[in-house]
Amino acid sequence: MTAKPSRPRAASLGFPLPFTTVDLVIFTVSDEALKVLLVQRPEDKASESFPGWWALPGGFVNVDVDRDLLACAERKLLEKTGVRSPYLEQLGSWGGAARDPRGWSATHVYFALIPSRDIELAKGANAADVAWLKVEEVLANPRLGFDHAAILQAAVERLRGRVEYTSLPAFLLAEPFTLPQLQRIYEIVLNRDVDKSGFRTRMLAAQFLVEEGYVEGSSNRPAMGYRLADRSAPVVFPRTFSPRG
Amino acid sequence: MTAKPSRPRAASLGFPLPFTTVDLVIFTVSDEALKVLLVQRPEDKASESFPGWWALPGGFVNVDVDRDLLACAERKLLEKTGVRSPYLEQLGSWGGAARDPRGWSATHVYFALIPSRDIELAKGANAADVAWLKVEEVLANPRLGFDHAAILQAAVERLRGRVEYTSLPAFLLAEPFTLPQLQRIYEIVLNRDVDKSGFRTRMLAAQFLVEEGYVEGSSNRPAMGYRLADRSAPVVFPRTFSPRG
DNA sequence: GTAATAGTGTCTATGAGACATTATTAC
DNA sequence: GTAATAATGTCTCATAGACACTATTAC
Repeated sequence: MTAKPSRPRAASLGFPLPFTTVDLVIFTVSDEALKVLLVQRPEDKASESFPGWWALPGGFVNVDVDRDLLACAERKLLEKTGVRSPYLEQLGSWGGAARDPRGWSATHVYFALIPSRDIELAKGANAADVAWLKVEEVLANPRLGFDHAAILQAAVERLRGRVEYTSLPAFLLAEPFTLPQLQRIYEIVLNRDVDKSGFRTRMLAAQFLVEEGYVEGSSNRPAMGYRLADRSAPVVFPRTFSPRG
Repeated sequence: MTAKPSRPRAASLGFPLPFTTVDLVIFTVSDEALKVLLVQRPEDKASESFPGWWALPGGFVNVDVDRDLLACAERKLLEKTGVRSPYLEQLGSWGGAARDPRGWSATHVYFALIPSRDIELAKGANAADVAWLKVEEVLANPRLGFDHAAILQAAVERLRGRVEYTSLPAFLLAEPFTLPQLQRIYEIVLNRDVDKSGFRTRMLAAQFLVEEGYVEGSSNRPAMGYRLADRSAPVVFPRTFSPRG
């Protein structure tokens, strides 16, 4: 046995096993901005990698606890946010010799969308070392540990790309929500104005909204409230949004 | 040290490390059909899992050889097909306690498109235990090892989905190719006829083809040959193809 | 000439984008 | 009444889809 205790060789394979982790990119919209949940890694421990740096929430797969990768992601999501079942999909995986100073590792990355109201409701469960940071600011100066800057970049591209032609942003709103609220979410994520008439036509034609009765706003004319007909997956529109069609 | 030799505990973590593998879904079009490369697992060895079953090509990540996951995928692709640089993208990852009888494992799956001519050119490099099977037939009776039936299903859905609104099928043709050839690939993958005039307008408007001079066909009028302006990624069309727009 | 395949032209219906207008609330 | 927001109506223009037509080869 020539390997270090932390990096044992698998005798039947003849080479060491990589570390296996799961990381999460958790988005929400609040204060008119797209935000992502980051955790600050312990400052003092010299044994930890990237001490004091910000990083995506995540960690090692525990084969004694986690039935599969999705269950592991759900466990870590619950630990950090207190939220049980938001929209969650796999983003991809990143693995290699250089991304973690502890050795060859591969991470399976999941992508979550949470309404900001759900975060507030579960506030007690929030860990102390976490913070919601504006995506725009993090990307402008991405001092993240590991390869998490690249992962966040990929997640934002995926989100922005999907927003152009799917109902994905609806998972960022608590139900019931109104069409003007949904339009605002689209505008925040896309960082561009959207025409109201076309937006409404498009959303209603896609048949994924169910009327829930009028919602009393803070003032002015009340708007129709909607909920999603299917919370398991977004709807794909036949065309992309963009102008210059 | 309580673990079996093949499943060592990582002392610093307190639980065993999962196995890490890379698998490939390699598509081509030949004989007017979409085909996938499968390997037959060894019959005789009792130690192997799923002996005699068909499975996707792949295997353990070797941290002494593979710089990262993509390099591992490229290595396995070269070993099985002799092809060096086809279109290759990540499909996703699958991991859990139940998918492999040897224990908790996670596989990183890559998705490749290869022109059938490139396979023929590299024929000498093809391993003996591999076969190109029609996707339609495999899916109709999916007796594949591990969770590879589900993975293949996901890969086909990804391919069919992308074909509706990207130039992805162009990676299934050797250059130079003609527009009628490309249209035929679309029709085979989509399993539906496509209008010639609309197809040509769409492809040429997307600006991803470069004229390479007329190609002498076996007979009749010669067609313009094209190559891709950018072999690194497909082009996204602003609309999906036909259906009841 | 015919057959076969490559490539173009024309018509129509759809619907997105732009923007004007009406509707319903609070005050 | 005014202000503010919600919702609808109207017009135009681009283009996808359908299908007819022309072009260039082999024979």
